[in-house]
Amino acid sequence: MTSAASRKGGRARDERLERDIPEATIARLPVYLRALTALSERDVVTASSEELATAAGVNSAKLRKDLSYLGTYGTRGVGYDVNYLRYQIAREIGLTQDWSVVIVGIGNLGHALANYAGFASRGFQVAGLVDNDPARVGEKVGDLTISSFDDIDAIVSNAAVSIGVIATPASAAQDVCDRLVAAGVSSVLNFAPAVLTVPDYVDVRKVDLSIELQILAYHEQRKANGAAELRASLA
Amino acid sequence: MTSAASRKGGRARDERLERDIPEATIARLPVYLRALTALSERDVVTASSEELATAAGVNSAKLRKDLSYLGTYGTRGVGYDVNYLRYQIAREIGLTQDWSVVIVGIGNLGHALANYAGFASRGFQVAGLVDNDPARVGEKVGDLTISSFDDIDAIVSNAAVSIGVIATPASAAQDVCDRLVAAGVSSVLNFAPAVLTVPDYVDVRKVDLSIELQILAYHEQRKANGAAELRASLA
DNA sequence: CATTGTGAAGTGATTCACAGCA
DNA sequence: TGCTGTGAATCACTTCACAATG
Repeated sequence: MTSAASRKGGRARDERLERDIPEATIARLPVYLRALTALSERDVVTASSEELATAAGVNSAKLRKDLSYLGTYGTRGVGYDVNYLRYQIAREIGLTQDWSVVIVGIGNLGHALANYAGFASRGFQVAGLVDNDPARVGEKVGDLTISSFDDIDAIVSNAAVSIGVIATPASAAQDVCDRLVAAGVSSVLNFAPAVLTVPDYVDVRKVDLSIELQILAYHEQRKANGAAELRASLA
Repeated sequence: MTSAASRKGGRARDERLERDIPEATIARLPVYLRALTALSERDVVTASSEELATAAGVNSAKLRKDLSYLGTYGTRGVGYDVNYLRYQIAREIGLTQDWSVVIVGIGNLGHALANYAGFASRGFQVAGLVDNDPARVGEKVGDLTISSFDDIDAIVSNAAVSIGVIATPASAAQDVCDRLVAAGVSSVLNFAPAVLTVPDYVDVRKVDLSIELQILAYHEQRKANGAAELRASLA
């Protein structure tokens, strides 16, 4: 999905073995990181794959396989050093550096995102808020001021923003996305219910609230049907 | 993941062939539905798998395979009738009926969710807003009033709520989840950065904003490293 | 004859099960 | 001895490629 595909070995750097980590594993690393942080806060020094897996909500075989893509950070017969592993995962994900993000579309959701504490605490700094509506430009949200659409370029280049968050209505999403990409953003988190077209080198991830509910509805319906069928077969 | 597993044939109902649709397909049905709705609004009557796939952001083979799990709703040489297919997918997902949801935790995100138009338009009705903070109870959000924690049972049973949305801090999430389940909810959409433990019959889906950003950060880092490596190898 | 529907092949992710090591 | 790290087996999803057909 993300254009991880290519990467014809630029002459595999000897020791730095440039592992190719499966996408599914990458998606779980942040979960492991969170579990490790929780353990660390409870002053747990060492954890087995079983304990870690439970804390992260996966099974231990999967966790061990996932970690094996990063390197061999465990100790046989003992487990993993919580803080050491935590650092290694953070480094792998790229959280040992700070990332600047810009949020476009400061409606209800944009407000919530701008105030979301979970960003700052993980090294994501909101470098700018942008909205199309002149009535909103100038408004304060936390300690940031909403800028106009036309300031996107300045914000992105001044703060070295590489990640853009789109929280506009669907109708504006593609246009906003094009502008972000033109300004130099190369990763996009899209909350608008729209399919975005981007150049190959840009990564897009989508979060769609109503899709999640629809998936749940499907399963609810099946449960209900199953129950009804069961009742019928008993009658 | 979702407990779709079991279902030992309750005596396969002859014609109603009770297809077992892959989870990955189910997750895309809402996307197809959205694309079809957009086409329908532009008065497009018929669409080929190629056109539909483009609108949905997938390839046509995948779209055809997905649709084949639902039944044979296309016409060879022609394509799909937009409105007919739209109805069939809506029915399959369970959107021909209404669903009641309750939202717990009315902070920034809870507010945004309570006001989110995309719910109502797809048959999801917000039957109640609940918050733990006495200062917030009684507050109006749209045309709903925030209720106290203790009203969860009444809300769930009065409105036949089957889906609960958790938008609380992580520390409260498991407790809230337990109460929702005790009240009769059997699907949960969890926005709190916490792993939830639920009985088998309950489905949980998770949306985690900071995880999405972390996945993007990983890919950003790789792009940056790749570029640096390339520069180095040229030097 | 353009386009669907689908077996078969291909790819990727998960789970098993155990050898290897602290 | 207890737990990690990992090949091999399995399972799930995607893509290919083409026969079936309105």
